[in-house]
Amino acid sequence: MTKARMERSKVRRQKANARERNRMHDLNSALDNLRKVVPCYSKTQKLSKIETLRLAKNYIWALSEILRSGKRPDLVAYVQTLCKGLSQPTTNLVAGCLQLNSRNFLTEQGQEAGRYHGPNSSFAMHPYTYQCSRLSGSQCQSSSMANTHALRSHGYCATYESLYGNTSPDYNSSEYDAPLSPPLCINGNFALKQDSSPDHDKNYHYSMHYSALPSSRPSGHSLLFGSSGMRSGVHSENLLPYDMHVHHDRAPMYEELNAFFHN
DNA sequence: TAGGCCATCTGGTCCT
DNA sequence: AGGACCAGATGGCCTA
Repeated sequence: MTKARMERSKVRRQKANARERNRMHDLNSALDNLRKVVPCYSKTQKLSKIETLRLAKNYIWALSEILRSGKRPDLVAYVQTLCKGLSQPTTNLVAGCLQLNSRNFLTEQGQEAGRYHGPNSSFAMHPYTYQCSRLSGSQCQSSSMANTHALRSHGYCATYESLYGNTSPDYNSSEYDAPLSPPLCINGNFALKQDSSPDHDKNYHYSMHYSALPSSRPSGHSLLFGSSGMRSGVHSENLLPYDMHVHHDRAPMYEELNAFFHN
Protein backbone atom coordinates (compact mmCIF):
# COMPACT_ATOMS: atom_id res chain seq x y z
CA MET A 1 0.00 0.00 0.00
CA THR A 2 1.43 3.33 -1.00
CA LYS A 3 1.88 6.09 1.48
CA ALA A 4 -0.75 8.19 -0.21
CA ARG A 5 -3.21 5.35 -0.11
CA MET A 6 -2.57 4.71 3.55
CA GLU A 7 -3.09 8.34 4.26
CA ARG A 8 -6.36 8.31 2.40
CA SER A 9 -7.53 5.28 4.26
CA LYS A 10 -6.66 6.93 7.52
CA VAL A 11 -8.62 10.02 6.67
CA ARG A 12 -11.56 7.91 5.62
CA ARG A 13 -11.44 6.08 8.90
CA GLN A 14 -11.35 9.32 10.83
CA LYS A 15 -14.33 10.58 8.93
CA ALA A 16 -16.17 7.38 9.60
CA ASN A 17 -15.35 7.67 13.29
CA ALA A 18 -16.68 11.20 13.37
CA ARG A 19 -19.87 10.12 11.69
CA GLU A 20 -20.27 7.29 14.09
CA ARG A 21 -19.81 9.63 17.01
CA ASN A 22 -22.45 11.96 15.67
CA ARG A 23 -24.76 9.10 15.07
CA MET A 24 -24.40 7.94 18.63
CA HIS A 25 -24.86 11.47 19.89
CA ASP A 26 -28.10 11.71 17.96
CA LEU A 27 -29.17 8.42 19.39
CA ASN A 28 -28.34 9.63 22.87
CA SER A 29 -30.25 12.87 22.50
CA ALA A 30 -33.23 10.90 21.29
CA LEU A 31 -32.90 8.80 24.41
CA ASP A 32 -32.73 11.94 26.49
CA ASN A 33 -35.96 13.10 24.93
CA LEU A 34 -37.47 9.78 25.74
CA ARG A 35 -36.32 10.08 29.34
CA LYS A 36 -38.21 13.32 29.59
CA VAL A 37 -41.52 11.85 28.59
CA VAL A 38 -41.54 8.69 30.63
CA PRO A 39 -43.16 8.92 34.06
CA CYS A 40 -40.03 9.62 35.97
CA TYR A 41 -37.40 12.13 35.04
CA SER A 42 -34.41 13.16 37.03
CA LYS A 43 -31.51 15.17 35.72
CA THR A 44 -29.10 13.92 38.31
CA GLN A 45 -30.30 10.38 38.52
CA LYS A 46 -30.60 9.58 34.88
CA LEU A 47 -32.08 6.29 33.85
CA SER A 48 -29.72 4.12 31.93
CA LYS A 49 -30.41 3.53 28.27
CA ILE A 50 -31.79 0.09 28.75
CA GLU A 51 -33.92 1.12 31.71
CA THR A 52 -35.27 4.07 29.76
CA LEU A 53 -36.35 1.81 26.96
CA ARG A 54 -37.91 -0.68 29.33
CA LEU A 55 -39.78 1.98 31.23
CA ALA A 56 -40.99 3.57 28.02
CA LYS A 57 -42.26 0.26 26.85
CA ASN A 58 -44.04 -0.38 30.12
CA TYR A 59 -45.47 3.09 30.05
CA ILE A 60 -46.93 2.66 26.62
CA TRP A 61 -48.27 -0.68 27.61
CA ALA A 62 -49.90 0.68 30.75
CA LEU A 63 -51.40 3.66 28.94
CA SER A 64 -52.81 1.44 26.31
CA GLU A 65 -54.35 -0.81 28.89
CA ILE A 66 -56.13 2.11 30.49
CA LEU A 67 -57.45 3.29 27.15
CA ARG A 68 -58.52 -0.17 26.27
CA SER A 69 -60.32 -0.89 29.50
CA GLY A 70 -61.65 2.63 29.99
CA LYS A 71 -61.34 2.11 33.69
CA ARG A 72 -59.44 3.81 36.39
CA PRO A 73 -56.43 1.66 36.92
CA ASP A 74 -55.40 0.13 40.12
CA LEU A 75 -52.49 2.19 41.39
CA VAL A 76 -50.50 -0.73 42.56
CA ALA A 77 -50.99 -2.51 39.29
CA TYR A 78 -50.08 0.63 37.47
CA VAL A 79 -46.83 0.96 39.32
CA GLN A 80 -46.16 -2.70 38.96
CA THR A 81 -46.68 -2.46 35.25
CA LEU A 82 -44.32 0.46 34.97
CA CYS A 83 -41.71 -1.31 36.98
CA LYS A 84 -41.89 -4.62 35.24
CA GLY A 85 -38.43 -5.77 34.37
CA LEU A 86 -36.74 -2.71 35.79
CA SER A 87 -33.83 -2.89 38.16
CA GLN A 88 -34.43 -2.35 41.84
CA PRO A 89 -32.98 1.18 41.90
CA THR A 90 -35.08 2.16 38.92
CA THR A 91 -38.12 0.58 40.47
CA ASN A 92 -37.55 2.67 43.56
CA LEU A 93 -37.06 5.75 41.48
CA VAL A 94 -40.23 5.24 39.48
CA ALA A 95 -42.28 4.33 42.50
CA GLY A 96 -40.91 7.36 44.26
CA CYS A 97 -41.90 9.55 41.37
CA LEU A 98 -45.37 8.22 41.69
CA GLN A 99 -45.22 8.88 45.36
CA LEU A 100 -46.35 5.45 46.28
CA ASN A 101 -44.63 4.50 49.44
CA SER A 102 -44.60 1.56 51.68
CA ARG A 103 -47.32 2.93 53.80
CA ASN A 104 -49.85 2.20 51.14
CA PHE A 105 -48.89 -1.37 51.14
CA LEU A 106 -48.67 -1.70 54.86
CA THR A 107 -52.06 -0.18 55.29
CA GLU A 108 -53.64 -2.32 52.73
CA GLN A 109 -52.09 -5.41 54.00
CA GLY A 110 -54.11 -4.94 57.14
CA GLN A 111 -57.31 -4.89 55.19
CA GLU A 112 -59.51 -7.88 54.86
CA ALA A 113 -57.94 -10.40 52.58
CA GLY A 114 -55.59 -7.73 51.47
CA ARG A 115 -58.32 -5.78 49.76
CA TYR A 116 -58.96 -2.22 50.54
CA HIS A 117 -62.50 -0.94 50.56
CA GLY A 118 -62.08 2.78 50.40
CA PRO A 119 -64.91 4.94 49.10
CA ASN A 120 -63.22 5.89 45.90
CA SER A 121 -60.73 3.25 45.72
CA SER A 122 -60.25 0.62 43.18
CA PHE A 123 -57.25 -0.31 45.14
CA ALA A 124 -56.97 -4.02 45.22
CA MET A 125 -54.09 -5.35 47.15
CA HIS A 126 -53.79 -9.03 46.90
CA PRO A 127 -52.06 -11.28 49.30
CA TYR A 128 -48.40 -11.16 48.69
CA THR A 129 -47.60 -13.33 45.87
CA TYR A 130 -44.38 -11.89 44.78
CA GLN A 131 -42.54 -14.34 42.67
CA CYS A 132 -38.96 -13.69 42.12
CA SER A 133 -38.98 -16.07 39.26
CA ARG A 134 -41.04 -13.65 37.26
CA LEU A 135 -38.22 -11.21 37.25
CA SER A 136 -34.88 -11.44 35.67
CA GLY A 137 -31.99 -12.65 37.70
CA SER A 138 -30.41 -9.25 38.07
CA GLN A 139 -33.58 -7.88 39.53
CA CYS A 140 -33.90 -10.69 41.93
CA GLN A 141 -30.38 -10.27 43.03
CA SER A 142 -30.48 -6.71 44.11
CA SER A 143 -27.33 -5.60 45.76
CA SER A 144 -29.32 -3.62 48.22
CA MET A 145 -30.94 -5.93 50.65
CA ALA A 146 -32.67 -3.10 52.39
CA ASN A 147 -34.33 -1.93 49.27
CA THR A 148 -35.06 -5.36 48.12
CA HIS A 149 -36.83 -6.03 51.31
CA ALA A 150 -38.56 -2.72 51.26
CA LEU A 151 -40.21 -3.41 47.99
CA ARG A 152 -40.53 -7.09 47.81
CA SER A 153 -41.79 -7.67 51.24
CA HIS A 154 -44.61 -5.34 50.52
CA GLY A 155 -45.83 -6.89 47.39
CA TYR A 156 -44.35 -4.36 45.10
CA CYS A 157 -43.75 -6.99 42.61
CA ALA A 158 -46.84 -8.98 43.33
CA THR A 159 -48.30 -10.75 40.41
CA TYR A 160 -49.54 -8.53 37.74
CA GLU A 161 -51.97 -11.10 36.56
CA SER A 162 -54.08 -10.77 39.63
CA LEU A 163 -54.85 -7.24 38.66
CA TYR A 164 -54.65 -6.98 34.94
CA GLY A 165 -55.32 -10.49 34.05
CA ASN A 166 -52.84 -12.64 32.38
CA THR A 167 -51.86 -10.16 29.76
CA SER A 168 -48.79 -8.78 31.33
CA PRO A 169 -45.59 -8.84 29.43
CA ASP A 170 -43.40 -11.49 30.83
CA TYR A 171 -39.83 -10.42 31.03
CA ASN A 172 -38.70 -13.88 31.59
CA SER A 173 -40.23 -15.28 28.54
CA SER A 174 -38.98 -14.88 25.07
CA GLU A 175 -42.39 -13.55 24.10
CA TYR A 176 -41.93 -10.46 26.10
CA ASP A 177 -40.03 -8.74 23.42
CA ALA A 178 -42.39 -9.83 20.82
CA PRO A 179 -44.70 -7.16 19.49
CA LEU A 180 -47.42 -6.50 21.99
CA SER A 181 -50.61 -4.71 21.46
CA PRO A 182 -49.95 -2.30 24.25
CA PRO A 183 -52.80 -1.59 26.53
CA LEU A 184 -52.34 2.69 27.64
CA CYS A 185 -51.73 5.10 30.64
CA ILE A 186 -50.84 8.29 32.33
CA ASN A 187 -47.55 9.58 33.48
CA GLY A 188 -46.05 10.32 36.82
CA ASN A 189 -48.73 12.82 37.62
CA PHE A 190 -50.71 9.95 38.84
CA ALA A 191 -50.28 9.84 42.54
CA LEU A 192 -51.84 8.47 45.59
CA LYS A 193 -52.61 11.18 48.05
CA GLN A 194 -51.06 10.79 51.40
CA ASP A 195 -53.03 11.86 54.38
CA SER A 196 -51.73 11.58 57.85
CA SER A 197 -55.08 12.03 59.46
CA PRO A 198 -56.64 9.21 61.46
CA ASP A 199 -59.02 8.72 58.61
CA HIS A 200 -56.18 8.19 56.34
CA ASP A 201 -57.06 4.65 55.64
CA LYS A 202 -60.58 5.47 54.73
CA ASN A 203 -59.74 8.21 52.39
CA TYR A 204 -57.46 6.80 49.85
CA HIS A 205 -58.10 8.36 46.57
CA TYR A 206 -56.22 9.21 43.52
CA SER A 207 -55.27 12.79 43.21
CA MET A 208 -53.11 15.22 41.45
CA HIS A 209 -50.16 15.83 43.62
CA TYR A 210 -47.79 18.40 42.32
CA SER A 211 -45.97 19.10 45.49
CA ALA A 212 -42.80 21.08 45.70
CA LEU A 213 -40.35 18.80 47.26
CA PRO A 214 -37.96 19.49 50.05
CA SER A 215 -34.32 19.23 49.28
CA SER A 216 -33.38 16.64 51.83
CA ARG A 217 -31.85 14.31 49.43
CA PRO A 218 -30.24 11.07 50.37
CA SER A 219 -27.26 10.19 48.31
CA GLY A 220 -27.17 7.59 45.66
CA HIS A 221 -30.09 5.73 44.24
CA SER A 222 -32.23 3.43 46.29
CA LEU A 223 -33.22 6.23 48.52
CA LEU A 224 -36.91 6.06 48.29
CA PHE A 225 -38.00 2.97 50.01
CA GLY A 226 -35.42 2.23 52.56
CA SER A 227 -36.73 -0.05 55.22
CA SER A 228 -36.09 2.50 57.90
CA GLY A 229 -38.27 4.95 56.09
CA MET A 230 -40.97 2.40 55.86
CA ARG A 231 -40.85 1.54 59.48
CA SER A 232 -41.08 5.12 60.48
CA GLY A 233 -43.92 5.75 58.13
CA VAL A 234 -42.18 8.49 56.27
CA HIS A 235 -44.51 10.38 54.04
CA SER A 236 -44.03 10.23 50.37
CA GLU A 237 -43.47 13.95 50.20
CA ASN A 238 -40.22 13.39 51.97
CA LEU A 239 -39.09 10.66 49.77
CA LEU A 240 -38.46 12.34 46.50
CA PRO A 241 -35.09 13.77 45.67
CA TYR A 242 -35.21 17.46 44.99
CA ASP A 243 -34.36 17.11 41.38
CA MET A 244 -36.99 14.56 40.63
CA HIS A 245 -40.31 15.65 39.39
CA VAL A 246 -43.45 14.51 37.81
CA HIS A 247 -44.43 16.08 34.56
CA HIS A 248 -47.06 18.56 35.39
CA ASP A 249 -46.02 20.87 32.63
CA ARG A 250 -46.94 18.54 29.91
CA ALA A 251 -49.41 18.74 27.16
CA PRO A 252 -53.15 18.90 27.85
CA MET A 253 -53.36 15.28 26.90
CA TYR A 254 -51.80 14.40 30.20
CA GLU A 255 -54.12 16.65 32.08
CA GLU A 256 -57.02 14.95 30.45
CA LEU A 257 -55.71 11.63 31.39
CA ASN A 258 -55.18 12.72 34.94
CA ALA A 259 -58.60 14.28 35.06
CA PHE A 260 -59.88 10.96 33.94
CA PHE A 261 -58.49 9.38 37.05
CA HIS A 262 -59.59 12.24 39.17
CA ASN A 263 -63.26 11.68 38.56
C1' DT B 1 -12.25 -5.15 43.28
C1' DA B 2 -16.05 -6.66 40.38
C1' DG B 3 -19.75 -5.30 37.74
C1' DG B 4 -22.57 -1.96 35.28
C1' DC B 5 -22.77 1.71 32.17
C1' DC B 6 -20.93 4.51 28.77
C1' DA B 7 -18.19 6.61 24.82
C1' DT B 8 -15.33 5.60 21.26
C1' DC B 9 -12.93 3.06 17.76
C1' DT B 10 -13.06 -0.36 14.34
C1' DG B 11 -14.20 -3.62 10.71
C1' DG B 12 -17.99 -5.75 8.33
C1' DT B 13 -22.21 -5.46 5.62
C1' DC B 14 -25.65 -3.34 2.91
C1' DC B 15 -27.32 0.25 0.04
C1' DT B 16 -27.16 4.18 -3.21
C1' DA C 1 -16.67 5.07 -3.34
C1' DG C 2 -18.97 6.66 0.41
C1' DG C 3 -22.52 6.71 3.92
C1' DA C 4 -25.52 4.34 7.32
C1' DC C 5 -25.95 0.85 10.45
C1' DC C 6 -24.38 -2.70 13.44
C1' DA C 7 -21.80 -5.38 16.78
C1' DG C 8 -17.46 -6.45 19.12
C1' DA C 9 -13.54 -4.69 21.66
C1' DT C 10 -11.57 -1.56 24.79
C1' DG C 11 -10.83 1.62 28.39
C1' DG C 12 -12.69 5.00 31.74
C1' DC C 13 -15.76 6.13 35.43
C1' DC C 14 -18.66 5.06 39.22
C1' DT C 15 -20.74 2.36 42.89
C1' DA C 16 -21.59 -1.43 46.11
